[in-house]
Amino acid sequence: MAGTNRMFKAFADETRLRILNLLSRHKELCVCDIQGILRVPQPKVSRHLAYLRSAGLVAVRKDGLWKHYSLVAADGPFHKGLIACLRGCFSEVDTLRRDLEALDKARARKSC
Amino acid sequence: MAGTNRMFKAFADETRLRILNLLSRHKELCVCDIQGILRVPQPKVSRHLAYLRSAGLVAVRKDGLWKHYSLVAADGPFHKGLIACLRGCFSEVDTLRRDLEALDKARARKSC
DNA sequence: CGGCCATATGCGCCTTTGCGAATATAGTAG
DNA sequence: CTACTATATTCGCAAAGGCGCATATGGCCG
Repeated sequence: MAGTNRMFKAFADETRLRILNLLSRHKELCVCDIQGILRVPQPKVSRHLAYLRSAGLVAVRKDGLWKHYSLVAADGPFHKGLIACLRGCFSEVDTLRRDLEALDKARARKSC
Repeated sequence: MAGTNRMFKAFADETRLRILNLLSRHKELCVCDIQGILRVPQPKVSRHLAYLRSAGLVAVRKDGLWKHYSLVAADGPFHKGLIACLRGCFSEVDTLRRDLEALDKARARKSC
């Protein structure tokens, strides 16, 4: 049961949902990108990313001083389904839509 | 954000997930049915059902002494997606599959 | 009426979770 | 080496959540 439950819990927090939402749009993001777009303190972003990593939802790629986070490719139908829910979320939740706009803007004027 | 978050939280508990799983298979169940199939104390079932109701996931139909619970028809793409996840869950989680078997058996020898 | 049934709720306890603030790590540059 | 940068972690705390147990509600039957 553990895995499934941990994934649902991962989605059951606003900050984590916002992070997942960003990653579902932009393949790779570093901590400072996320921090700048969501306007939340850096330790908060790091902690939630650690949670998402332990839930098997995101992966890290080290690049010198930076760490780039990305969504893990969904394997089972359950994981796939959850990721699909992200799309439904951002089309229904204002905060998530605004985050994506902020992401696009940040991407336009270059990243981190 | 509230609604989305509350639905995810509703899925992020083993007992609630098991209840939703049962309801996804059998249209209507009363509290004592669920209690008997999941083998959990009755107050626990009631409390989680109340949670699911407040999250907009289940509805109640009163029938004399009994209350029959059922899944609410999913309205948005997000809600639909979450319900679809239930299918992925039960095919990956042993507990849920066993619960469905117990449900079928209980249904065979009649309900509540 | 009184007693029983299915369900709901209140209470106290304990665990988990999220937070801000400070601090630690680790890589880079000068 | 020092200074700086990006990220991670620790700590103490407050709030939320889940539990068992006991009790309350509300409808049925004799």
